[in-house]
Amino acid sequence: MATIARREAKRRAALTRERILRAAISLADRDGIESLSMRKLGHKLGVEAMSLYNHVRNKVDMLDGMVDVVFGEIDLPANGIDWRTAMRQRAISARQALSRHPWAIGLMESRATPGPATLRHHDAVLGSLRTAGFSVDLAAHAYSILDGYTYGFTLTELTLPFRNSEIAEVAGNIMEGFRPGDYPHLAEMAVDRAMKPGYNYGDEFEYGLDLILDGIERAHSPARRMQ
Amino acid sequence: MATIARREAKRRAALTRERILRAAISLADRDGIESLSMRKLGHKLGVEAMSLYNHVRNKVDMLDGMVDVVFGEIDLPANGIDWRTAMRQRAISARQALSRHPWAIGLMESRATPGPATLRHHDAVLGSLRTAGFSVDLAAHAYSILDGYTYGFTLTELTLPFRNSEIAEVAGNIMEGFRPGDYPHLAEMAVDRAMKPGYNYGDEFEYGLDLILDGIERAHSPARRMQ
DNA sequence: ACCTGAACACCGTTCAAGT
DNA sequence: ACCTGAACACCGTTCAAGT
Repeated sequence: MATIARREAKRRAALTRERILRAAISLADRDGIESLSMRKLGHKLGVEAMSLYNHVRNKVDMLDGMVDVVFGEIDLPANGIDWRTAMRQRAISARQALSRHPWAIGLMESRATPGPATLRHHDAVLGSLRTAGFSVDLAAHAYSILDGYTYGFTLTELTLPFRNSEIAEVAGNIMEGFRPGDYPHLAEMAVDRAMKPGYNYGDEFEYGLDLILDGIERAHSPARRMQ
Repeated sequence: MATIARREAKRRAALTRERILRAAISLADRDGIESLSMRKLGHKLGVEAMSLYNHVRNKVDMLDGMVDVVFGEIDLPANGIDWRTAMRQRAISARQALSRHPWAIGLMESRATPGPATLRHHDAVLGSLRTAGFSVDLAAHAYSILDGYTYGFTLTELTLPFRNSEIAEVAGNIMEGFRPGDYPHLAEMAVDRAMKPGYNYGDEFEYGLDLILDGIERAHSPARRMQ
């Protein structure tokens, strides 16, 4: 009977690269990337680890594929809306996708070969800026700043010693454990902001995003600056 | 004789957490973080892997320590200079430190417990801004943007499919391999910029940094804006 | 107090063998 | 064409034993 069940499971969904990537992503989301092994992944898919190698070159190739899937989840800039709205939406969408899959940003560092979804995304963003009349140079500047800020903010957010939920723990971390006055400005920041009810570090993201968009707008159309 | 050599090597430098972290960093710099193992590290230090556990709680603790050493390499903002120069210098210094140790930025994602050098650094940056008259809120905004941009830019730079050296390879990657017109804007960018002699993506960093510093300055002293 | 050898429970990956 | 079992060369970490 076990055999029949196995066979049915197999017929229900044949092993494909696509299915492997989805399963790997959901394992990484749940348990963290460092505990993702080919053996556990095989087990989740009802298959021996070695079967995965028929659809994936090796683990590095699989990790490349996973990162590319995450990039595919980022909204492409919509057509026909102004560049500022398009860039704002895509930055927010990128932060959401990277937050859903926190391991992705740590993996980017070692990924040298971008996948098709990643390339398509970059191409669409550059296209949106060029269509809006940005020079090649200014489009490169703008993309570089926006991308850098978006990734970096998300990375910082993940690194934060406090998650938004446990405010009491913040107090614990910052105020106790150290000699009082060791880190006075961090302490001040914690008391004044992080410990206030309703505090959410994520809110900081749009402040910085708008400051950067202001700067880009100024560089793009200096004539209309400070209108 | 081998015994005598071993014993001398041992007397020359006793095993300490400090020495272990330095050796681990230099191995990671040379061979990449994914090939850093306790066994190889022990071998480099002329010791069995298990000896390391007398000075380091476990591998995660060691990785925490390595990241903190990298943070310690970032210049603290100097006293007595204006905030803008101080912030500019520290951003440039941070990018340099993270470029020297490319694995560090990929490791940050999973580090929940910042070390003393990291905390001291954050405290000094906030202190510099507060001394310059920034409100707690604006100091938080400013730090969040500058930090995010600095990490994110460095991460993007590491991820780039082309390293500055091999311009011919860029052409290969972007132009060949894909159907022509698949990624037209990436192709345009490659031809117009990346393939030009003397191109260096790193130059982009200061453009964005100054744009952000302009924005912060405007928020800090709106009276003197666009002076 | 520090170092070690053997051992345990894992890894990624290969390869020949099965269907 | 796809899956598997056994095997290889690794891992991080523990623990009792040495000095």
